[in-house]
Amino acid sequence: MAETPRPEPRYGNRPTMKDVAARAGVGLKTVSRVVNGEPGVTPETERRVREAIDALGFRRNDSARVLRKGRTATIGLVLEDLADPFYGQLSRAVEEVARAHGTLLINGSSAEDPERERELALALCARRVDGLIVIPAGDDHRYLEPEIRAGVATVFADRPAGLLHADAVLSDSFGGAREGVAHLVAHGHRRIGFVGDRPGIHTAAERLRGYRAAMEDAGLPVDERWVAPGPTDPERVAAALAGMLSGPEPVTAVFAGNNRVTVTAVRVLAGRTAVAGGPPVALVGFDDVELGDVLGVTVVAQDPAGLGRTAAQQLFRRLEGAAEAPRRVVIGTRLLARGSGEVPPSSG
Amino acid sequence: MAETPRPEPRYGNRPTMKDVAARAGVGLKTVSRVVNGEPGVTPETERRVREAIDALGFRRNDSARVLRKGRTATIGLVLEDLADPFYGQLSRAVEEVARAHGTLLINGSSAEDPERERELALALCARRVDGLIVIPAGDDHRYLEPEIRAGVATVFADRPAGLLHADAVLSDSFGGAREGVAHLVAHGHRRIGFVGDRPGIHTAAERLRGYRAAMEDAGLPVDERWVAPGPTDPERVAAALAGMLSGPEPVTAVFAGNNRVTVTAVRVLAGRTAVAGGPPVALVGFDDVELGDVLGVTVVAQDPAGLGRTAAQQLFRRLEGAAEAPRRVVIGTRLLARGSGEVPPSSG
DNA sequence: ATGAAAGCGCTAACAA
DNA sequence: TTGTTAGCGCTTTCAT
Repeated sequence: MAETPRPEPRYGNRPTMKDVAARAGVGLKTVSRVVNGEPGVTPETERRVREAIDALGFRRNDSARVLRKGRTATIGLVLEDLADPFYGQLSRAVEEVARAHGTLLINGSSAEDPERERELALALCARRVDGLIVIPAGDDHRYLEPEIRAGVATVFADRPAGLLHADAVLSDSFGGAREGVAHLVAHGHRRIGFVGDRPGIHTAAERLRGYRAAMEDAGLPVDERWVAPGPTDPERVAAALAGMLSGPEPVTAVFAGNNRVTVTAVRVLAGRTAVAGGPPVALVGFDDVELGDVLGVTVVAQDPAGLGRTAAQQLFRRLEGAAEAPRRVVIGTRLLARGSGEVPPSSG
Repeated sequence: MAETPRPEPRYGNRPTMKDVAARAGVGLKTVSRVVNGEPGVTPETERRVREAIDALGFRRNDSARVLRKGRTATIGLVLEDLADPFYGQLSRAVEEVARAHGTLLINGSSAEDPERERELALALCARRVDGLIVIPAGDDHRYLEPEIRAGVATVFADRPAGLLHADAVLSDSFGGAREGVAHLVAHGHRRIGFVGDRPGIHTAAERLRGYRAAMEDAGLPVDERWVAPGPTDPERVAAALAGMLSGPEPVTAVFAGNNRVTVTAVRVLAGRTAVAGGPPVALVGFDDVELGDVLGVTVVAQDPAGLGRTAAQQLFRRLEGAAEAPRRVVIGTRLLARGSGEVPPSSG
């Protein structure tokens, strides 16, 4: 039984603290002290250890450290689609807060699929992220109960948790939509369409509710042919718009329920007016879009970065031990009048 | 029957395989078999184990597993800014490839700061990511040499590595810019400005080189007052544009070196024409922008998703053992003529 | 089919 | 100031 053999080089044959210790002629713990900047090492010893570290190309294995310390200094963010600028901004804001806390962020896109959301969230839990921010795709989050009980701090963002009492940071979808539709009413519109996301999505339902409230506030009837919740792919949105813009009593204004709907609506309405010479249709969108200012698109702007920052701050508050009851933070929206929402109705 | 005492609850008191084994009345290894779907467990035993798992809310600790197995099933992506739609799309494409390989992705934004890029990349190495995709902020990547030697597969995307021989997946910045500027020349422009990113950035330098090549191809002189590389913040870009659009011999067309420059240029030029009633200025931008089609912005489009997908595929090829020499893949660009690049020069 | 023991690379607790 | 020992929770190996 000679020296310990290393039959299976792991991590592509990386040196360990033990290797560094052997090379520097010191004990394992001394290396650990140097690597972690702990006190109690003479400058001369430290020098030798550092020399060995450089010579060997040693880098501490955080997996082992995590196993011992019980904290990964990592949080997870489950969102819908990182390629959507809204979530990109939100994620970036979360990252900044995490960075300020010496923490890394693992993102995962659910692609709006509840099963994929669940898989992702649980995979992150298996990696023992310290905390989790979830932008729900599904509406039943009881699968997270054991995780939360086991100590994974969890904050929901953009949409609340389903069947679970947990922290949530949301935009004021109801109020924002109500304000946006009221804006159209104030400019003389009486037949206003609503194109939004699938009604199973909390924010979509809230915005639809805001639309109905504004119409009712104004004493205006809602023809159900004007209301088109559903997927936000361009084809569906274009078809929905075509439907409510045709017939004997077409809408004179449209409220778009999110940024993707708005983008498609801008395309469709611009095409109608330019190519077909149709009458201009007023448009207000929920959520801002890039170059919306240049295009003159009136929107109810959310603050994606604020949403992400607030959610992350709440998460770290929990990680630092805050034990108050779950709370819901609602972030206000701002109506930005840029032209498209101030077009008067084109006909009786 | 005394319960197993757990003096120091880690991970917020999570049950371990040992706990599950005790509760199910089986050995530790049997639990491991069930959890990992290994054969050699009778259905009855498996049932009891699963029961214990559910009752306890057990979830395997992947940190411990990683320590033993040597693979984290995680890759890292260091990019510039996740809030930039270009990188959002790139990251999303990387994520999809990773997902197909059962791998998670950790993103980090360098904010175009070389030191922060280095910190991030090394932090990811300390967590023993299996591989790394880096979009360089700095121009010296020798700090990654020990990591690569130790087995961290590394692929550079969007920009090549500095002072390091490694895989890289790039857009054809030189060719794309040359084509875009030639397009302006073909529409009669002779005084063409260039507003791009800082020349230290490889892609920015390449695009500037493409601009000069196209001018030379056409036998046109370049007045250095028309060339404005630098930071891409709106103020700098607006000032640069103002400079080259004034004076006795103003430019009649502008080539914008990336999406942020293009967005600002669209704003500035739209404002000039609308408010000041100035003559229209032609514009071609490198990289597409959202709603660029509606606005009629002519661009040289890159394929950010293709860039990310290709880089990720190359990374997994390496992880699966491909040992060929480092290779460079160049992805072509496409000129999308939409109006702004086809405006003729407004005056002699 | 099942389980006991060793050990992955590190840190905490305690000796020297 | 420095080193030794015992795990963290899991997989691997080898016995039963």
